[in-house]
Amino acid sequence: MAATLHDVSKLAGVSIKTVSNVINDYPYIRESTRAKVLAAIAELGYTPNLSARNLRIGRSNVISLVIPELRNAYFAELADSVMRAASGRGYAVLIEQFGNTREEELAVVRKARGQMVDGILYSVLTLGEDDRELLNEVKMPTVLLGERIFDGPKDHVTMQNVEGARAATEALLRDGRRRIVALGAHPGEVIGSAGLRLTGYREALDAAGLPLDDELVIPVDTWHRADGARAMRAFLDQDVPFDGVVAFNDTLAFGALRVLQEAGRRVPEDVALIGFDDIDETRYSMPTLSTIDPGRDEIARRAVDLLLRRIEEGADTVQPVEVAVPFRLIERESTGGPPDAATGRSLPLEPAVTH
Amino acid sequence: MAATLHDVSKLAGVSIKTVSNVINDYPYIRESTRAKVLAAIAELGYTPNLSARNLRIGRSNVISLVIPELRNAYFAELADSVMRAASGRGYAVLIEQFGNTREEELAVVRKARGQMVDGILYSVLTLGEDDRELLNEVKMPTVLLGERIFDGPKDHVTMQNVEGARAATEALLRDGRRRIVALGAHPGEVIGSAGLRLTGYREALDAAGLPLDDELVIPVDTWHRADGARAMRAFLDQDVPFDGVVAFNDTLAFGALRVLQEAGRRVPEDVALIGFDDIDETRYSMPTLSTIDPGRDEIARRAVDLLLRRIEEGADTVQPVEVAVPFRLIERESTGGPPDAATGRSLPLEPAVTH
DNA sequence: GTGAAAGCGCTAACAC
DNA sequence: GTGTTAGCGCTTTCAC
Repeated sequence: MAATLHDVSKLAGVSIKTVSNVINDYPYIRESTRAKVLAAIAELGYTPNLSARNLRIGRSNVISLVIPELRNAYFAELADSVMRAASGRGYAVLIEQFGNTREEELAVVRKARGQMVDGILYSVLTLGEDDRELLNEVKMPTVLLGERIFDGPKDHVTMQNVEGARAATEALLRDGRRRIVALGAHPGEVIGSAGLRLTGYREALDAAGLPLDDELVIPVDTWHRADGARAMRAFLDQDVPFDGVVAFNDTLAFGALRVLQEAGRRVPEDVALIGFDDIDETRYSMPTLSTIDPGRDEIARRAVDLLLRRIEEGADTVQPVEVAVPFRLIERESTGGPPDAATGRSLPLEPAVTH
Repeated sequence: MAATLHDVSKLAGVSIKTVSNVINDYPYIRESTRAKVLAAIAELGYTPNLSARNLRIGRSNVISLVIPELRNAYFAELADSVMRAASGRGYAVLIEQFGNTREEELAVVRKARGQMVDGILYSVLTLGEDDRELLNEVKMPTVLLGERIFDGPKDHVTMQNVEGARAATEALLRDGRRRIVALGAHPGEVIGSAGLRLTGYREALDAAGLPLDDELVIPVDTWHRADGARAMRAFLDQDVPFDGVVAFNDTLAFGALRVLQEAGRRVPEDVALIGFDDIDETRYSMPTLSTIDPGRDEIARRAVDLLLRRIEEGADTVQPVEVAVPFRLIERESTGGPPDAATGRSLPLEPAVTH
């Protein structure tokens, strides 16, 4: 059995309170006492029981991050950013993935790890307006990441899906592309990432006076590499002419890129390609991938800030906040740009990590 | 303030024990009582305070996973696998990253999140034999992942670094390559991944009767894409002839691939390239990347099994176990193989996820 | 089947 | 500066 405060206090010949004081850096302790206590702690290999401490003080200094799946590079990089932001402020992060189904997502939100965490960062995937009730029931401090689908009861940090997708599409239009594929649609969806990005795509076409051609909107189930590859292969089989692709995330774009290259289409000469997310891989692919940087790092930082404010100030009084983080269009080789417009170098020598 | 068992029991008009019984699915409760309690729970929005429960029962059903960084696809995929294995058994996972420095690694191991987790899965990066003492001091159930560097006090699940790297090198030798670069060495290291993989490379050369040419061993700081690119560019500048590259992980390989292609070297015609890790990207790159599948998924499963056994059986009696998970050589286009030998298809349509 | 009460290890009033 | 003690919310004997 692990040593307790009590054991330490006995060994050191002081009271339990004194030991607690030493551990919690209470200032006014005689040096000799402190030394005795420290020695006893070392001898017993004592570590405080955090469950007990958490119970007592009512907090755990752990937040949870609820995401679809870590396997997806965007979420892995997001998780990394969140963890850095959180650990800088003394919080650990417990990650829960729910995969890509609505049922699992609902299940995770419903249980939401009880009180063992102080707050939740929740990256919404499929929930929509109809689920607002459910979110109301989550009493714990919660910050929503992802879509701006709730005018709702929670703080919300979002990327600019519509604007980003529009900028991506416009970049291709500017380059003279006229038959631009939208890769990654979720038919019928309006409010999720896929719906919003499709809206941005549509807006860009509208503004350019181009009609929306349904043949050019390619639906997929999920946003994995395999989906991008499969969908692009099926699309090529249909022999529909096209000269550009706006993929709704980078992973889809890479799946499609492989199939395009296999089929002998040159990127960007025959087909200009742009993704969304700015994952690390985009800077080193052949060609490097143009993309929308959604501001992942800032999203993480802002979200953690908001969440900790709710936690630490118990700020239930404050109105829910909505933050839309700015995006950046990054033009690289896949749309005829330089290898990496972000660094302006032939090929970036440092990973684009900014913390 | 959140509702407690007490509040629920008052509202339901039963004792605290009865409520507890309902929550914990204790069998013999009158249906009418159960219904009353459930109604009260719903009305109050009660959720059990896990800190209190954990304190009482002495466990949290949380394990921590200590890794260098999530940003690295190998670890993201490993974390994903670990989380699936753990959640199947009712455990959540708290991830701690320590980056790529020895100091941070030591710091994380030293604190090891106190008793708030029931056990630790620790992916060793730089610690070596000299740090055995430190690990001895970690009282909590711990399973080591990664290198087989301790004959030591902890269970250990490892990939076959030497054998895998040897198989990778032999694949190139079999293909007639004679000037094979080893990309990713850590000079002076014997016992970490880099050291072991270099040993495998050397063994393969030895067995083929080829001398080791120091010029062909390329050191890097870390194993990111940027390092692979930077190192390969510097190497090309030296004009040392070569016809194959064994990269010590896939990410390095992709960084190098980009630079090779930029320089007009054809892969695999001019240079055969093989990586290590079998991350998802390897199946969709152009060319698809040959690699060593280290058995990530099985590593995760075995490690979780071992850890939970230690936790649940309190099995300090059992001798520490060492498990070496089998690897697979996967030959794809970058060494002149088919697009994806794993599926045998032109391009895999499903992600290679097996759970 | 249900209730009363002890106690998990800690923090923080409060006394001295 | 240090000791005493109550109690955080839960589980779990042990009565009844």
